Order: sequence, then structure tokens, then C-alpha cells
Amino acid sequence: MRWQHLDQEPCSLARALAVIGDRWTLMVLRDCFLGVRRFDHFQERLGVTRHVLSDRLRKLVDQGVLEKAAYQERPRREEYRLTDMGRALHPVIVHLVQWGDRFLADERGAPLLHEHRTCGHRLEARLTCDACGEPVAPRDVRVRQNPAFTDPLLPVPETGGDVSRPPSPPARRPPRQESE
Amino acid sequence: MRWQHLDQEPCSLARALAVIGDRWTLMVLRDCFLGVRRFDHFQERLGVTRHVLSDRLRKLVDQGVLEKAAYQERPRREEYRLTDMGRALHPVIVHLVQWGDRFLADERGAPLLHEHRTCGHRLEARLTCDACGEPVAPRDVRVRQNPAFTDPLLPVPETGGDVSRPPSPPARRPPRQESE
DNA sequence: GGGCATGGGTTCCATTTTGGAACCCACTGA
DNA sequence: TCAGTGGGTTCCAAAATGGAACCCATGCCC
Repeated sequence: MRWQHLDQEPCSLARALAVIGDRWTLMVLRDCFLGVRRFDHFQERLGVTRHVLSDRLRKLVDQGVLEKAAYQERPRREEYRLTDMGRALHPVIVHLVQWGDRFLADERGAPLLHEHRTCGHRLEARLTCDACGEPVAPRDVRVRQNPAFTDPLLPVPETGGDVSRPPSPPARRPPRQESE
Repeated sequence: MRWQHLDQEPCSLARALAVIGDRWTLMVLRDCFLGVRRFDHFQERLGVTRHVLSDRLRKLVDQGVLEKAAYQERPRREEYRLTDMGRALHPVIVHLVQWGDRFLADERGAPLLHEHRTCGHRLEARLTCDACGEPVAPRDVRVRQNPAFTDPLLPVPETGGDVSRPPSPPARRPPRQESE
């Protein structure tokens, strides 16, 4: 499986990672959310090579995550801004940052402090279900396959334990006769 | 800047990406949340080479995201399970999947349907602030630097527009006259 | 009007990381 | 003894990345 074929996969995570899953892209987007918009400013803050940065920015623009806008003519200067598609990644970045704060910080704690302006408290990000407003834990989620997709997408349950949810039906044993 | 030095950066996103930011790791974790636990099962579902899979699993175990547990002795067989640190990535994956569902799906829609078991509705993931329970949008978040970090971490604001929040001032309108 | 600075890149090449495929090893069951 | 299984490792070619230099249009200073 080649990485660039991931966008063809019948899996939204794979398709999302085909867009933002390479090494520097989420770092670029973090800086976008912090207000960085110019090539050299990204380059200086990230320390990524100009070549790679140029490539990432171009791909993000092509895919609709960023847009280029002139902020000055003569000489023409352009900047990169988040589109709605890009801004929709905000929860991903917030949760990743919080995960890093929680599990990977040193004794000084989180480098950046996030405050929820509307309530004034430290932002404690939580995944909730918009339908009922309740917090969502991994095992609260039942995953089914969209019947419009005919190839099986979900794993055959493994015997011996459970992680996200216990398999319900006793039927459907793994068909293991063929050797591929 | 080398990728493997990212875990030293004073940035929780960089540190998080040093752990889960390479090409296949989030795909592995997605499968973990779907109940996959065995080497060959990961390999078959992901199509990644065994070499890379072996490397990623080992790193995830070393870093505490997964743990190896024997599910059988004689012959000893081991499986990989999420730790609490790994399960804490659930919101990241859910939001990424939902982003893919929303922006990258084909006409058939989302490949996998997620239902919130406790309320019975389709799971619509939302980032909320645990302190006040309200939804959080990008511009609701104020970012400050932890004073224990002395080097400046936040970008110097760029003149000419806003993305995540207005620096302070009078009015604010999108400068979008350009064609392109 | 020559030189230098600035923003926004591209080119070149060495080093790393992947992809693909084959190989390995301990154990089991027939 | 021999094939099968789970869980890897080794080898090599192809792709991506890192580092550094170079480019180019414009504007600014003298």
C-alpha cells in the first residue's frame, strides 16, 4: 500500500490522513490557528526546509484547506489563510495539543495555556455528542458499515477480550480455510 | 529541523506528533479502536509492510500508547492493546474521521456510520469546554504562554488581517476583493 | 542606477524513510 | 518430519526529507 493511494480508501481516516497526515502539515496548521500566514514566518517558526514547506502549502491550497490571498499589490504579496475546511480541523488540533499537554509535558507543564474566553476557565477539551450533549467515551460509540459499501470494512472480532466493545453475535466465525 | 527532534520542542502538538504523527501510526490506532490487536491482522487490514508495522508497534509500546499482553502461552502469543494513554486519543480520531466524512467522502457518504449508543443518535462529534459545557470555536480560545517557558513561543502578530481572533481593535472585515 | 533587502519560492544532492518481497524462528499438530 | 501459524527481520530499490545554495521581481537607499 502506497501512502498516496490512501485517499482512495473507503475510510475517512485514511482520506483525512492523505491530506493532513504527513510529517509537517499539522504543524503548519497549528501555526495557522496561531495567526501565522506568511511563507517566511512559517519557515522560521517550523524550521522545516523551504522546499517541503512550499510543497505542503501548495497541496493544502489544492485540497481546499488553505487559500492564498493577496494582502498587498506592488509588490504582490500573498498569504495563506484557513478556509472553512481548514478551520474544521480545530478540534483535532486542540485534542492533540491537550493529549501532549497531559502525557508528554515536562515538569514545567504545558508550554501554551488555553483559556476558553466565553467562560474564562482553562479550556478542558471534551468530546461530546451534539445530539444529546453528553461526553463520549470510546465504548459509547457503535460503528456500523454503510451498506452502500459492499466490501467488508470492519475487522473480524478477535477472540479473547474486548477493547472498544464486546462483539455481539455468536455467529460469523472467521473464514480461515483459504491461504490467500 | 529533524523530525525526531520534535519531541524536544516546547510545543505539545510537536511532541504529540513525534509519537503519533508519522504516516501509519494513526491508521494503526484506528484499527485498535475497532478491536484489532494482532500483528497479522493489522498487516492485512492496513497493507503496510511488516517492517514498518513492526517498527510502529514497537515505538507505540515504548512510548506507552499500546501495551503488549500475552493472550496465550505455549506457544506464546501476544497482542497489542490500547493503554489509557492510547484511549485518550479517541477524540482525535473521531474528529479526524468526521472531518473526512464531511469533506472527503464520495457520493455514497461516510464508509462507517457512528452511533452514540447512550442516546441512539448518529454521533455528531463536538468540541466542548468541560468547565462550562459550551461548544468551542477557534476564536473562543485565547492562547497564552506559560511563563515557565522563557523563549517566545507565540508568533508575532502579522499585520493586515485576522484568522483566529482579532488582535483587539475596531472593525474587522474580510479583505477579499481579489479575484484569483 | 547599483547594491542590497524582502517575500516567496526552486534546484541540487546526500541522507532517511518507505515499499516490496523474501527469509527466519519457535512452536504445534498430524 | 513436515507444513502451518504468529510474529517478526533482512535486503535492496524507490521515494521523501534535510541542508544549503540559488533565483527573481520589486522596492528602497544613496
